[in-house]
Amino acid sequence: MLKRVKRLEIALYPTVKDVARGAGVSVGTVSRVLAKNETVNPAIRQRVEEVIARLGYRPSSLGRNLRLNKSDIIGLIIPDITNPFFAELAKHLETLASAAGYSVLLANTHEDPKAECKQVQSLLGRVPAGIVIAPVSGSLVGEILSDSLVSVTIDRALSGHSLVATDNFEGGRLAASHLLELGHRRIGYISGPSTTDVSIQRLNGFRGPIEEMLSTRSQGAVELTVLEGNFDYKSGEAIGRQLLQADIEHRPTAIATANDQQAIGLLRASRDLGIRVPEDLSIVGFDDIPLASLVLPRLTTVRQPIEEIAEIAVQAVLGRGPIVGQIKLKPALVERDSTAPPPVR
Amino acid sequence: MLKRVKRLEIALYPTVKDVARGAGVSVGTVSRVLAKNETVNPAIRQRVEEVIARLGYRPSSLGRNLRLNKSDIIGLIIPDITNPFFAELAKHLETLASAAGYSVLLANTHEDPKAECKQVQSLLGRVPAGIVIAPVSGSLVGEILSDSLVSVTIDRALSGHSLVATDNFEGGRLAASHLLELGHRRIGYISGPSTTDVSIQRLNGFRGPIEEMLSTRSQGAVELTVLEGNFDYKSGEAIGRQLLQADIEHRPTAIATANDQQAIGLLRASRDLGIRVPEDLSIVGFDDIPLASLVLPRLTTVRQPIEEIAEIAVQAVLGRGPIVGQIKLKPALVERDSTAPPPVR
DNA sequence: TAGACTCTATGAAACGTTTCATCAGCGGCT
DNA sequence: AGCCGCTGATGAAACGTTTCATAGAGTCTA
Repeated sequence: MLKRVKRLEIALYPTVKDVARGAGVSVGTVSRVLAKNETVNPAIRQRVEEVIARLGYRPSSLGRNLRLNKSDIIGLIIPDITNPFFAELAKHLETLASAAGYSVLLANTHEDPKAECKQVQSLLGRVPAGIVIAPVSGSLVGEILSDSLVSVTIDRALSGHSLVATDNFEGGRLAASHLLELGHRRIGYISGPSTTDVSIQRLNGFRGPIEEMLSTRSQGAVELTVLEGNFDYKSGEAIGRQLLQADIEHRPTAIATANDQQAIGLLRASRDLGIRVPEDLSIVGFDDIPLASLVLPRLTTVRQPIEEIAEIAVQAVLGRGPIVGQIKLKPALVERDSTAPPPVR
Repeated sequence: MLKRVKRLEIALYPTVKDVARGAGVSVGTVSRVLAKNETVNPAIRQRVEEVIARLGYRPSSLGRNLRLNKSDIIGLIIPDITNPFFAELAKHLETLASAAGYSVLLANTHEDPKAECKQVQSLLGRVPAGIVIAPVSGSLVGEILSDSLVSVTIDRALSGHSLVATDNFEGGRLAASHLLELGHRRIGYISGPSTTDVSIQRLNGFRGPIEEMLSTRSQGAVELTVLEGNFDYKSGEAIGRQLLQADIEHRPTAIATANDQQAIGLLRASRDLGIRVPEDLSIVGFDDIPLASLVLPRLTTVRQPIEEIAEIAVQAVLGRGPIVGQIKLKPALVERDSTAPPPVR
């Protein structure tokens, strides 16, 4: 019988076994040295630490994760990292996770339910410490995720799941109130896809103050024109053009959008049409991405507390601060230069 | 002696052992069923597959990775995911990696060498299939990375490492040639931090055509003013102001920047100062981020082949297409609306 | 019919870690 | 001296997978 030959390889990485041998102790002891708070003889501790330094030993997550049956990975599943809102979120999430000793695995769904499903499946195979997901509309993962492990949805809801998000309804209200207070009465709204709850909530919120004004006072009519688009620059530009085509008597004096990218697209459309912002047209965005304060004019927008969302999401998946149901964070109106009273005529 | 009690837990996930028991075969057989191309009795294969479906078994990467001593993770270490260039890169990288069955781990260094070092250490503990890194200037990780595993640097070089990046020197040349051909002779340049090789290469490339013109022809002088900034909007705005403060006789008629964000900041500064682009001032950016074609005027810029960079990087770390030394990809000038001949006076 | 050969399933080992029951050594107390 | 209790190190088991040498059952050939 041939003894199976030990694979003769250059030691890729030293293992805990090598350290143990080098220090003349057992692997258990090395392990206890690594788990800082364990009781271990100072002399031995030092010897072990020396060997660790000498060999350049670095514990492998592979063995550790298998033993603990849990990895130190947090999965972040979002539609698209190039969307500044999600990029910002990813940055904060990663910073927080990293500080807590976890790493972030990034997956883009490109708004495709099937891709999302595949991504989630693959992620589950990694037994992640947690999953933070902004599910696509029509998501199929509710079932899969529900009975498995700590997951939290952000931004967009998934029925039966924990959610931490901005209070989009309130955000919509803020935008509308601001425009009404400035005196606008012919108002346009560029919404997101009506399949996403985010869009619907923002729009419904936006409608609120307008309807209230219509019903309680008699200050004359308020006109609201709503057109549906996508959450990107292009859509804002195209839909904006459509809204602004009407002659000056009927064209809105203010337009709110469902996110800042649309607003920036709209800004461009109005420039192309020779419509001045804010003199002829007021614009309110949503999100307050970094770019919002850099375009000209600087954009008035509804700020989402991205950092706070990231923070709560991390806390939630890491088990401190168990999240119950839905947490809705208060948005804030950031007044900049893109809104003003309507032109007098 | 007390027999150690088997931990009584609700089965979190079924394992290959459960499947084997359910199908009345050995775990080895189940494994072979999963490794599609193995030779296995069709009847048994079907039986096993049924059980897998029934139990909802999903193989665990944890065990797999440990056994293979290699994880299916690609580490992506970049300065800042909110930088549109890196976001774009991350998106493409993730898409490609995902298609090849790998996942992307995201880490931001925030341009801090120590943070970077920590991130790399932690990543190495995961035995990643590869590392794609855009090292910070003054990076400490060269040593650590060199003898370990498949890594490739992107965008910025690390001495002694493989690199895939845009030919920044050539990119600088393109920008300068374009401005000279349009007839500009008083030119400004907003560079990135002089500590990064990217900045230096772009600037050196930019200087090339100008010096050639100075030496070979006698078309009169060309003036070049260079100021150093950071790779962000704010810096472009601030440095831009500085460059544009001079009176109209001495102020540059064209300014090139080291990236698009600076260019967009510069755009804003010139608007604030009442300087029209491109009539009074031509601007050339670098990168061609999506936003470049959305600002007004649309930005003339040097396009980096981001997608190609991502593709080559993935190929390299996954072992197909071994990368040797440095790969420099050709940039391309994208002419849009922010450049024009200088104002006649 | 025996031997050779093919085909396919099995069982065990191994990956690197953590944990836990056990055990050795030792000092203090009666 | 004998016993107890404490401190701290040890060795083995376990996590879920893959791989590989081997075994066993057929099949074909001489």
